[in-house]
Amino acid sequence: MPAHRHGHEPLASLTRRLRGKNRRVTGPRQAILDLLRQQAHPQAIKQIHSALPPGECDLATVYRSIRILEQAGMVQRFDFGDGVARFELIGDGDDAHHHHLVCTQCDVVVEIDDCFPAQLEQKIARRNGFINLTHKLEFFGLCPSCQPA
Amino acid sequence: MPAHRHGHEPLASLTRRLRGKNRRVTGPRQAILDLLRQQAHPQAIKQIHSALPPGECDLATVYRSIRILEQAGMVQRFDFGDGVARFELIGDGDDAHHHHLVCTQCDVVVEIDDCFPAQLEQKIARRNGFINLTHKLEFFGLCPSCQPA
DNA sequence: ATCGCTGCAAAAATTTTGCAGGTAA
DNA sequence: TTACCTGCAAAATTTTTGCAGCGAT
Repeated sequence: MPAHRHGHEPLASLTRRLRGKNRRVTGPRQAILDLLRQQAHPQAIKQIHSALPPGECDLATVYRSIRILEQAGMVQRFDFGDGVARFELIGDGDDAHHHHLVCTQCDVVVEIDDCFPAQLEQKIARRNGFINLTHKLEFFGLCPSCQPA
Repeated sequence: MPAHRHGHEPLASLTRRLRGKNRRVTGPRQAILDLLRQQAHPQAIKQIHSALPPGECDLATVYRSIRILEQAGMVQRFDFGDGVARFELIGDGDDAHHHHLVCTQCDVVVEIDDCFPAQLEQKIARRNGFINLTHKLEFFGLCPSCQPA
């Protein structure tokens, strides 16, 4: 199983990590973590907020909490090019770096384990005099269900 | 010279293309096209607007024009992961598809000609039953000027 | 008992839309 | 002439911030 299939880290472990970062474990934060824990794919802020029980967590708190979690390295931001940021939990010890394949029609998301070839990335770095290269990479296409017969 | 170095297509050629798409050539549109023509790298809406002579073009018109140009296939949208969409002119007959290398400190941008290996992309498509794959790919790192001595 | 966190509300920032007049073709 | 386009202003979104009270530690 790929390292980023994080869905089974217990909530208790997540809150422990948060506490370890000198952050308080509160109701809204547990709710957000538990929600992300059960989602296989990146979630938008509004998705997170509306998936939570009404009154469980203010929208502003979702914004603030996601930022905290991102700074704590527990959540990763993804961009599918539609202007809406989406967030995914990073499992403890996971290699956070991975990519997605998104259906342009139905928006279904598949996690991808392939990555941009490291040696080619190195070559790009060297050629341009850059160091510490990383990249963002997302794939788009038509999923099986959306393909014309 | 890479196909996407579009900076030298004359304004007249651009307006001709626009007219060919059944769109009118107006003052604001010429101003935007001429600006993008002189920019080597993707520009944000606000950048475009504030770079134009005051009163030359309303902000709402920039939004509307960029959308028109995007629909006409004359402009390409890029996402550097900071939530701000940026737009770059597509030269006539250019292969629009390319990527960037962005300095995480000073935001300098370098255009990259390397691409994700086609055969690996094909493999990802096949493995997941997807067709018509494309991708978005941007690199980030520390440029020569921003590297510690 | 702290001091961080939350809800609520207001503000700020971003993007879209309605409309009446102007203009490219 | 006829649509398309524009500026202006208002509205709709999205995100951030101030503040007083609450609560995790």
